[in-house]
Amino acid sequence: MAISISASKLFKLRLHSPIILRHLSTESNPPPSPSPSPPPPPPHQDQDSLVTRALQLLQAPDYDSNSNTTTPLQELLFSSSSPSSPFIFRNITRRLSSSSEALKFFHYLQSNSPSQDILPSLSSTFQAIFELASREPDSHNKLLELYGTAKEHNVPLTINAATLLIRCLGRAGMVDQVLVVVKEVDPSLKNTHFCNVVIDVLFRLGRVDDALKVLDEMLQPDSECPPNDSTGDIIFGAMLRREWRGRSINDEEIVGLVSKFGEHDVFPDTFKLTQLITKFCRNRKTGRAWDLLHDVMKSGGVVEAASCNALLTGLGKGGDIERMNKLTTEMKEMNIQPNVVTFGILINLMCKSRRVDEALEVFEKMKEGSDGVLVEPDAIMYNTLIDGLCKVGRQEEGLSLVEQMRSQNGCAPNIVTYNCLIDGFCKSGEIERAQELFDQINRESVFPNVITLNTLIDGMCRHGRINSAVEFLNDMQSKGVKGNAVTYAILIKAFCNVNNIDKAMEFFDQLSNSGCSPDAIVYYTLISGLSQAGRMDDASSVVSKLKEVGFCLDTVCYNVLIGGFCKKNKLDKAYETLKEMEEAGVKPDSVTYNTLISYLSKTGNFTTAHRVMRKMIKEGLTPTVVTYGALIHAYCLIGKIDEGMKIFRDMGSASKVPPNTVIYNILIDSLCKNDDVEHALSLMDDMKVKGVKPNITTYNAIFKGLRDKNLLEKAFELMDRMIEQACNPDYITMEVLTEWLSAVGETGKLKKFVQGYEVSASSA
DNA sequence: TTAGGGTTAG
Repeated sequence: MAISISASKLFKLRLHSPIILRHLSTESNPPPSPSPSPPPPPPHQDQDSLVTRALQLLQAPDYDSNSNTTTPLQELLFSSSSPSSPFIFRNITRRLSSSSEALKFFHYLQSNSPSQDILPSLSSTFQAIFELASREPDSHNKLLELYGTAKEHNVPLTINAATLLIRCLGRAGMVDQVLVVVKEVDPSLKNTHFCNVVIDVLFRLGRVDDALKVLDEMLQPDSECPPNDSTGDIIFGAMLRREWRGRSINDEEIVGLVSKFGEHDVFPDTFKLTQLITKFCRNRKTGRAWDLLHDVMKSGGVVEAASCNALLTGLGKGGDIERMNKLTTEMKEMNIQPNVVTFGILINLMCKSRRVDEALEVFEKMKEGSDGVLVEPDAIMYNTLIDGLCKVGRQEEGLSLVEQMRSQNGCAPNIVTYNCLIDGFCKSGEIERAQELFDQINRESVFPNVITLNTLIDGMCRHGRINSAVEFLNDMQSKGVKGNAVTYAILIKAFCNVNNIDKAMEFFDQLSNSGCSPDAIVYYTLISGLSQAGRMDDASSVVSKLKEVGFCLDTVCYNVLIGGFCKKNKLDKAYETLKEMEEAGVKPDSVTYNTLISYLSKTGNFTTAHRVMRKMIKEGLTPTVVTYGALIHAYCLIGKIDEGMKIFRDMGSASKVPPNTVIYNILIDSLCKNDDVEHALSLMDDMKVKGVKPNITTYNAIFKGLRDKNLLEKAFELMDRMIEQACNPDYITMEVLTEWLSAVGETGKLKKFVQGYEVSASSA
C-alpha cells in the first residue's frame, strides 16, 4: 500500500511534465491488436500456470479486501521469485470475463504493486482492458470512458490500444473524438499500422483532408512510418471509390500520390492500376492516365498487359495513334506480353477506321506468332473483324471467317457474329440473305436479341419495306423479343421519310405506352420529321413533352426547329427559337446562321442576310462554304448571277473558303439556264484546275445547257469524261441524253456511253 | 465485339 502511494506520487510529479502528458508507452514493439495474438514466448515455462493460478486467486474472497498482510495473490504477482514479464498482467487481464472485472484488476495492481517499475505493465494491462471493452456492447462509449480513466491515472496508451480506440470510435462515427485521440498519441510511438488505421477511419468518415495530411507525413522521404502495401490498398481503394463522403481525391492528387508511393516502392496492384487508368480515360484524361502508368513503370512497379490495354483503349478513343504506337513499343521493350485484348484493341481500331486489310494482317501474324507473340483469337476478335469486313461491304469474307471460328475450339459464332453479318447484308440491300441468316440462327439455337430485331427492321425500312418491318416486329414481340427505344426511333424515322407522320406519331405513342420510355434520340427523330413535314405545331408539342420528361434541346434540334419555322415562313417563330436557344445557353453554330441566311436571302431579304452574317462573324464563327452557297444560290435565283460570281470569286480569294462541287453546280446550272453555257464550261475547266470533282448534278446541268445550244461534240467529250471518272448517270442524265441524241441521230454514241458506264460500274 | 441521331447551299 505504501509503495503504491509512492508510485502514484511519482505519477503526480510527472503530471505536469508535458512529456508524460503524452501517453507514453513503454512497450517497444507490440504485436498487432486487437485480435487475440499469441503472447511472446514465456521466459519461464511456468508462466501459463502463473496466469491460471492468478485467475483462481482473483476469485478468492480476499482479492479486493484491504488486507494488511501479504495475500497469496500479492505473493504470486509481485514477489521476486515470480517470472517477470510486462506481459504477465496483460495476459491475466485478457482472460478476465469483462472490462469492468479487468478495470478492477488494474486498480488492484496499481494499489498493491510494491515497485514503481509497474508502469510498463500497467500500459499493456490497459491495452487488454481496451481489447475486452471493444468486444462488449456500447464499446465506443466504454472505450472513451476507459481512455479518460487511463489519462486520469497517467497510464500512457500503448500504440495498439490507441489504434483499437480509433478504429472503434471511427466505426461509431465519432469523428471529433478520433481527431482528439490522434492528436494526443505520442508521435514517437506512431507506426505504419497505426497511421493506416487512422487514414482508413478518416476516409470512411469523409475527412479526406485530415487523412491526406497523415498520409503526407508518411510519404516524406525520412518518414518514421513509411507506407506499406496496406497503406497503398487503403489509398488506391479510396481513389476508386464511387460514393464519397466529404470531397473526392482529384486527378492531380491521384497522379501525385501514386508517384510518391512509388518512391517508397509501394504500387497499386494490376487491378487497381488498371481501374485508375480506365477512370481517367473515361473522363477523357488520357494524359493523366499516361503519366500514371509511366510513373509506375519508371519507379519499377509491375505493369501488366491489362493496365496497358486500359490506356490503349483510352488513347484509341481519343484518336491518339502516336501514343498508341509509343506504348506498344514500350511494352515490347519492357517485355510486357500483349494478350488477346491488346490485339483486339488494335484490330478494332483498324476496323473502325476501315483499314480492314491491315487488321487482317495483324490478325494472321498474331495467330502464327510470326512477330514473336503467339495469341489465339477469341470470339470477340473474330466478331470485330467480321463487323469490319461487313462495314466495308465484304460480307462474303465475313462468312468465311465464321467458318474459321467454327473450326476453332470454344469459338463458336454467337449472336453478335450474326448481328454483324445481318447488318452487312441489310446495308447492302440483300435483305433476303439477312433473313436467311436470321433463320439459320434459330436452327443453331443461337437466340436473336433486340439488336438482331432492330438491325433487320432498319434494313427493311431503308429498303422500302416498312410494312414487312412492322409485321416482323409484331411477330418477334409475340415470340418474346420486345422492341426498345431504338426500334421505335427506326420506325418513326422511316414513317417520317415516307411522309406518313400520323403513323410516326402513333409509334411514338405506342412506345410511350409500352413501359419503355423514349430516349432523347426518339424525341429528336420525331421533332425532325415533324419539322421537315412542316407540322410545326406538332413539333412544338413534342418539344414540350421532351422538356417535361427532363431532356434538353441541343444545337441540332434547335436548328431543325428554326429550319422548320423558316420553311413555313414563320420568321418571327424562327427568331423566337433562336432567342430561346441563346437564353438556354445552347450556342448557335454555323448551321443555325446558315439556315437563317439561306431563308432571308431566298426571300430577297439580302440586307438582313448580310446583317446575320456579320452577327455570325461577331460571334466567332466563320462563314462556311454553305453560307456562301446560300447567298450565291439566292442571287442566282433572282437572276443576279454577276452578284453570285462576285461572291464566288471573293470566297476563294479573300475569305479563303475553297468552293466545292455544290457551289460550282449552282453557278453552272444558273449560267446554263441563263443561256451562258460557255461561261459554265469555263467553270468546269476551273473545277479541273482546282481539283474539284464534278458529280452527276454538274453533268446534268451542263448537258442541259449543251443540249439547248446543241453543242454535240462538247457533250461527247463530257460523256467520255464521266465514264473515266466512273460517275454514274442517273435517270435525268438518261432522259436528257436519250431525247437529245435520238433527235439528232446519235443513238450509237448513246449506246457506247451506256456500255462504257456498265464497264466502269463493273470495274468500280 | 453488334442496332437507332436530327440541321444549312445543289
